Amino acid sequence: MIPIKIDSAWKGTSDCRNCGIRDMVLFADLNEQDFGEIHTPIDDMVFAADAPLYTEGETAVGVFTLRKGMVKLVRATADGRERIVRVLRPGDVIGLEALATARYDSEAIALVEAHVCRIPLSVLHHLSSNSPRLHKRLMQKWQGALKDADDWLADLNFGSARQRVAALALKMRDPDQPDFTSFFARDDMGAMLDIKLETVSREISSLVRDGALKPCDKQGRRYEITNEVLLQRQ
Amino acid sequence: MIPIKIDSAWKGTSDCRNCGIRDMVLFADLNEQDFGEIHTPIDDMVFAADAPLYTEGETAVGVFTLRKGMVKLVRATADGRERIVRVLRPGDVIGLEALATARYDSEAIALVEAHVCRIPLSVLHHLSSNSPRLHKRLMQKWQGALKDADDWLADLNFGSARQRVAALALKMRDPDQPDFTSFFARDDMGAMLDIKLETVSREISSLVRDGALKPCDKQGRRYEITNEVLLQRQ
DNA sequence: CGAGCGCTTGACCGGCGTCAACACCCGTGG
DNA sequence: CCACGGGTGTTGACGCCGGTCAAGCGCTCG
Repeated sequence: MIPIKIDSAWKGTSDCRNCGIRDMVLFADLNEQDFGEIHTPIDDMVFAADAPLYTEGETAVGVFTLRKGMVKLVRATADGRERIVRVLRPGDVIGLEALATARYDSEAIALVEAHVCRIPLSVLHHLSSNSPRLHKRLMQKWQGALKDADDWLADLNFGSARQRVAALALKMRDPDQPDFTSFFARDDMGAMLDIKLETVSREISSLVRDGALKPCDKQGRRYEITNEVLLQRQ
Repeated sequence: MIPIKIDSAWKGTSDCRNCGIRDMVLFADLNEQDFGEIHTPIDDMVFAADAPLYTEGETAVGVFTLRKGMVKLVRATADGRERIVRVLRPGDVIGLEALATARYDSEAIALVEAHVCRIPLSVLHHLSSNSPRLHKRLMQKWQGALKDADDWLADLNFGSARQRVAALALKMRDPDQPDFTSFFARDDMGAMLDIKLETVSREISSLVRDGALKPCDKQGRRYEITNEVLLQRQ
């Protein structure tokens, strides 16, 4: 048994008022008074690629906000295989369910190095009843998570292998550079799309041959979208 | 074009205090004071099978609680086919997303005659900030919906056609009579599991032949689970 | 009693899974 | 600096599951 390298680091306490992505996250429209009500420090953390943020059923310490990187939500299926139910990206909240049950419903694993801040449950419970601004934001985050989940099912787990890979390419576009998209290890992509890794590889190669994608690196993680329309109508 | 029969009926105003399934729903632990804060009547409604409760993108009037029957949540996919993302059952809340956006993210259609009550958005907005009891319930409903969505993806849209049909049979067990389960029109089942209706039919027949299921009616809607273990390890 | 719809079953074929070989990248150690 | 080896991605051959097309059957309802 090879020991799993747990690789996470505490980077200090967050300064939420001056957070670079504050407008995307839970604390977007808190006022000075709201911030004054935060009595427990919010930790700034970094997780290495493949490091778990938490595991399924674990008792929750807090809820995470993803500032940089990507995180996969993994569930154990009945027959023991790994199923990736969603991939979270900057601005997303990780482990919202802990607010209702104090436990996590799935396992969260960093896909690449992930920068997060961890907000203690107590802070959120207190603020959600005392700040209508946070209350509203929280509702929006719940709605966003549910919509993401449904989208993931409707868009990525539907139709032929080619359609699924094309849909994933479109979903994983870089928000800042919409012509570029991020892929993952082929077996992870297989677990997202419910197809085998060889099929993933074949369909990517096929889309590259057809001029829809162009590889940007030699590891097969980053591609340029050279024909968006072609991808959309797969 | 065959006109769609809109078939819904208003059955009066709900008496939430004496609701038969109150312990399952949003108003479970409201007190007398909370009820006093409800200034808009809550409508009691019945929708016929195949009638839509609302459509995708529609401006929301309120949120529904399902008291009896089943409702499917349908999304349009990129290529125009129908995809069923979830089936809701008694106690579930329908259209929660309206609380955040005042619009519905999918279409809701009654699978069989459905009895619901419609709670106006204003009532929920008011109570969720004034009653910690509703606030907590609401959080639980969000968490439940998200878990359902992820479960649906992980359990039902994974593996072989046989596994999917078996998983659906187990998920649709009758809560009161766990040995019985409900199926749907074969094309609806196909849209839930992302397989074709002929394949659904074949796999059901096969499970019946193998002694895992036994048909209870001649329409193929109700089956007895005669070998639970066999279903689980498909 | 007949028409029509939905469920079932069969035959055939294509897409995807399986197994295997190979290429390539990268880290390690000589 | 190069040789080596493991891990990961790609590609090929082949077989099977499930999609497609079609026919037949049994309900239900007019």
